[in-house]
Amino acid sequence: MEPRYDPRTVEERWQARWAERRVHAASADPSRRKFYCLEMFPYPSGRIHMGHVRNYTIGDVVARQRRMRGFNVLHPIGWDAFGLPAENAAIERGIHPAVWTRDNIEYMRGQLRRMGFSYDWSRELATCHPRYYRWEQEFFLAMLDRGLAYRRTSVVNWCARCQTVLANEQVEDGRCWRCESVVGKRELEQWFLRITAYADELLAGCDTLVGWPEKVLTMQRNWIGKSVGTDLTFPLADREGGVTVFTTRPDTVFGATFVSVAVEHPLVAVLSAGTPEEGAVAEFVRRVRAQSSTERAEGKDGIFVGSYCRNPFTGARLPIYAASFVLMGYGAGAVMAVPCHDQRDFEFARAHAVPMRVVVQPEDTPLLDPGRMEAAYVGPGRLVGSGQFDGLPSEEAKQRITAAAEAGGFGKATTQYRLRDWGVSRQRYWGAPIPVVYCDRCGVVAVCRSDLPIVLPTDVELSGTGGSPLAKLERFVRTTCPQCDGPARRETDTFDTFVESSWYFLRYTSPNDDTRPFDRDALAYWLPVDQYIGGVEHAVLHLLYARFFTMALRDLGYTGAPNSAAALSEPFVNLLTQGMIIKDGAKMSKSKGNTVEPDYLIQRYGADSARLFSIFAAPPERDLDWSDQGIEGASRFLHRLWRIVARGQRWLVDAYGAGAAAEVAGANPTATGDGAEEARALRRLTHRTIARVTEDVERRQHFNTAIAAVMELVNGYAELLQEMPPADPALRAAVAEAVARTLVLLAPFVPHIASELWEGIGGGELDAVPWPAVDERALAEDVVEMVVQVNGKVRARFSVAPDTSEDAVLSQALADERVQAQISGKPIRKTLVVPGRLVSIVV
RNA sequence: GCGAGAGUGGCGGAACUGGUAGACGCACUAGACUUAGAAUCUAGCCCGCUCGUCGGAUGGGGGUUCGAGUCCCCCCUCUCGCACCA
Repeated sequence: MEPRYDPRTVEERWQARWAERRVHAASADPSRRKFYCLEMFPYPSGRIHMGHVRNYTIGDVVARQRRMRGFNVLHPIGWDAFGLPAENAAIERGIHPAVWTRDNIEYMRGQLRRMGFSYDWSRELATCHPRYYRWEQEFFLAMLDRGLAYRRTSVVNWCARCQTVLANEQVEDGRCWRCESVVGKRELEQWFLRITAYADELLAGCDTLVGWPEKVLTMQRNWIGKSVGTDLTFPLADREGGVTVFTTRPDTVFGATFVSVAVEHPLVAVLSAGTPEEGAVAEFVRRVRAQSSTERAEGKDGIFVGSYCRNPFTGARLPIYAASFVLMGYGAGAVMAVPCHDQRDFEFARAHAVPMRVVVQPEDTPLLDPGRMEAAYVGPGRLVGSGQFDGLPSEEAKQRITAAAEAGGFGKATTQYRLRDWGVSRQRYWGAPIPVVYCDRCGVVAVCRSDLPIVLPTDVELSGTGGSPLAKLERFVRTTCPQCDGPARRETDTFDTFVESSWYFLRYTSPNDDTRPFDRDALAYWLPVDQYIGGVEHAVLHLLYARFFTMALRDLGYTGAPNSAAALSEPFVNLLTQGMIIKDGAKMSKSKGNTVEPDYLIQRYGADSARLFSIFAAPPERDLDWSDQGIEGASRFLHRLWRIVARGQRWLVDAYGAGAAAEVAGANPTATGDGAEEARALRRLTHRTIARVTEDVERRQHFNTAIAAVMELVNGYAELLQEMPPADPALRAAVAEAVARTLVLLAPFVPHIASELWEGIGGGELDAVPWPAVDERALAEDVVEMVVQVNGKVRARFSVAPDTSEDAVLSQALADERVQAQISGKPIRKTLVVPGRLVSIVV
């Protein structure tokens, strides 16, 4: 063994060996316990960044540790390879997206290998490959058959300069993220996936995902936004028809004094026609419709449309307003306004001098008076001024009033969701083609499954303007109708890239099967994912879409286990969302110019140091402050470990390789000899460390404290290795054991150096070594330190044998002169002994 | 505004079930080795003073308890998410 640690030679050697022997390849084996460890796959942007290093190191620690625990571990990697940056590169630098993507994947694959991640490379996939996306096209056709995919017009963000649709996240402060021109709205025919059909299951599932962070579940629940309420129809005054509103507070209907409708509501034009307000209303509608959603949110504008409706319960004439804050896309696009019991209505009523009626009185507080209220009362109470419903508590009133409306034919109980169906059409080139054609005679026609995949053509011109490049490619567009054989045009939109990432974790179980999307046996064996790890930025979209796909594919019959009733509904059992990397007080990013290049770290310090730092600096879910000194410290620890082990190598080989087990057994608590006590102390430390690291890695997932524990262990025996082997055989064995356990415990974190040193001390192949077990006997304490508190303050300490009786401990505490000084003759009011910890005395 | 999380030395962070606050690491200081430096090793390193097994200290204030970083109440600050969702 070299006296000096050279990360590069060590890491290259082990990486070559892992690749050559395929030690991390997994295959389904029903006789073994499985563990599916997955990190969110990367977008091949060109280079891995520190966020990847952290994410994938966390995953690799888990995967390697579970392997040592005897699990059959699936730890795959792949590429989320479709997306806009590839197209931008093509436009800016003239490189074809396919070439750009392929080159990036090749480079990044090398980087991941140089980090020593234990992936099963035989399962690597890239979503831009037809072998992958053909199945996605098939799923879409199946969804189309079941009505889970459909087409409708919708309003989209449109950049006139770029001639393209923008996703919401590509609109920054109302401007295009690329050309900074103001983003407009446009109506387009788009494909949608009916995720709303699963709203209830997605919501209910949140309660079963006990292995997910509460924060993520809360975000998902809010996003789904289930809201139980009532649709009520207010008849129009002076004409036929009515305006339907959605409310969660039917109990307050007697207090409604006006109705507000969205400016997009079809009734606005009808109701204002022929009234003196007509011109002003049209102007108002024009103004509000031109506003961005943020502008709308800031103003709380409204205008009387010139007509009235009637409260269906009281018959009162209520003015109808068009208001900027009412959303056409939610509920009925109209709301009944109850100023006394809704804060927004309260403010609006004050501003427009609309009357106010109190219809819910809180219990045990002074009666509400509309003229003196400073804010709406939104809490529960008993109904007043509500006719036959007076006196009812508000919850019961909701039921009764809804029932009355249903009986009267002007209302019904309904449930609203904030969740919208998922628009998956993108007017983009670098994505999976949507497999439908448009026939003049037959309309929208699905492509035959036998014609799949619809391959994305590569011979395209990418200019960056003028809409989808595919639309200009006649060879692609012109086709025949699968139904009538007449001329037809292909769909030229491609799928949102979130579609690919919604099922890749399923495909990893049989990535090379070209006859079917999934091998059902493999899927049944490996799924669900036991540990999923990724950035919290995907808390809603990706994770919700992936859950939806899992449910939909189940119902389409793709994932049901053969001969098993156990259907896969939730893909990820445990979720770990890691924090961001922070440098100089800001998120590490290219645009901030505060990045650290993983390549530089690997070259300068080695992959193990980079891994160690990213694990040690903070617990995984927290943000990690980058520190140049921090990685130095990680590197220093590994150099030190190497020196310590190298120094004792010769005798460690003898002690461990020859008959370590027997000798360690000889170092049990009953051993005698000059070094026996020291040996027992070291064994206690060794086994306490094993227990701590096991707990930290498996249950708490606080890898930073696991590393701290190992460092303490090394500090605990470093001095003993300064000189040549300890004379005492028990101590010698204990040191050998401590060193050996150190290397095994470090193996998941810094696998290269751990493997090299392990081989150096004669341990053989570290990959075959199981996770160490705790020797309970070694944990037994010779003495425990007790502290003595007098009136809550620590006043003395002393050591006793762990089995000392409480009485004996107490009298020893009382005998202590410092304790006596504190008591100073005052009567003792109370004493308390916590065995093994402390004595508390109150005077 | 609503929801979630966080606030502990010069810094990153420990303290898991209420029981010795500051593990581990970084930075810093002194010493050893060295012609010198780097590296390494040893020691010190929350604040204060009358230097003691002294007093104070976990954002601020109150409470429960023999005992509170940890539990309860009020307040402040920061981060993230949602943001007129009827």
